[in-house]
Amino acid sequence: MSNSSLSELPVIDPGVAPCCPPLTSASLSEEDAVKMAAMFKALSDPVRLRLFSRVASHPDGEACVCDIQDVGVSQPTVSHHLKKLREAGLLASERRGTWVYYRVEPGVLAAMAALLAGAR
Amino acid sequence: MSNSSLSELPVIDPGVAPCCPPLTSASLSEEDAVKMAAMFKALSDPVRLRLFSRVASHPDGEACVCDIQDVGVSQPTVSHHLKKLREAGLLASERRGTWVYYRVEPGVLAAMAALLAGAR
DNA sequence: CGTCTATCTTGACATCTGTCGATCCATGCG
DNA sequence: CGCATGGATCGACAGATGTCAAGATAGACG
Repeated sequence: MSNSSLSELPVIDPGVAPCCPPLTSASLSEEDAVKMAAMFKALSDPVRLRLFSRVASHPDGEACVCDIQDVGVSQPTVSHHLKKLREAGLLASERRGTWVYYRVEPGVLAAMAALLAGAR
Repeated sequence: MSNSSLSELPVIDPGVAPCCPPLTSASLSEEDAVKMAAMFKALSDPVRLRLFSRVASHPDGEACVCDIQDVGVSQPTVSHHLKKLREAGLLASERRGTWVYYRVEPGVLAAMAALLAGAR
């Protein structure tokens, strides 16, 4: 996995256009359920959710690992979780010099929000 | 698209309504992360997500187990997943005579959607 | 080149999770 | 009461997951 550039990832293709209609309006197909469940799973760990929120709320839209890695677990564990978020298509990473920067993959949040929208 | 729920206030507040600001505007506290991660985790399994969507999209707002249990796994497994969704506060169940009906716990979907809102 | 720092990868381990068969409980019916 | 049916619980088991220590890689800098 000598992946030349950390920024090219499409393990999961963010065909994250409108994936599916809201949960309240139609039941999911098995295929869509697998796709969306993978995204929810990426956010289903407190450490991962915090890492993601730190990236998402960072002023410049991107955050260096060094800025967000203080979440109470070891550095390898942080790296492991960031990798999971990358593989799920939620984050993209790019190395610039000494540091690696993460940013939220556009569209994914919108797809998830759309699925949950329409709550009464 | 549903107009903002400003005019419709959930009567029953399961304690999850105004959990946290959107992920894009502030980073989560550890406490909030644990709470929200538990909800995402409940939806992080394809079978569970399908069961949930079947309940959420059911005409009357509730569904009998007998109506939704055809998702490709055994009956005990369905029951197991419904229990998880109950424990996560996403579904409520009620027995009426022979059958047990599940409905979406109000407010929870809105809380999750709010967390993901603001995506660009 | 050597070394320092930032980050990722590997390997190991305990725990959690999804699944099923078997069994149990509750309700309705004859 | 006895039995059938919808649904929950129990026990077991393979596989996934979160975690860390240790080692590997990549760039910066002298």
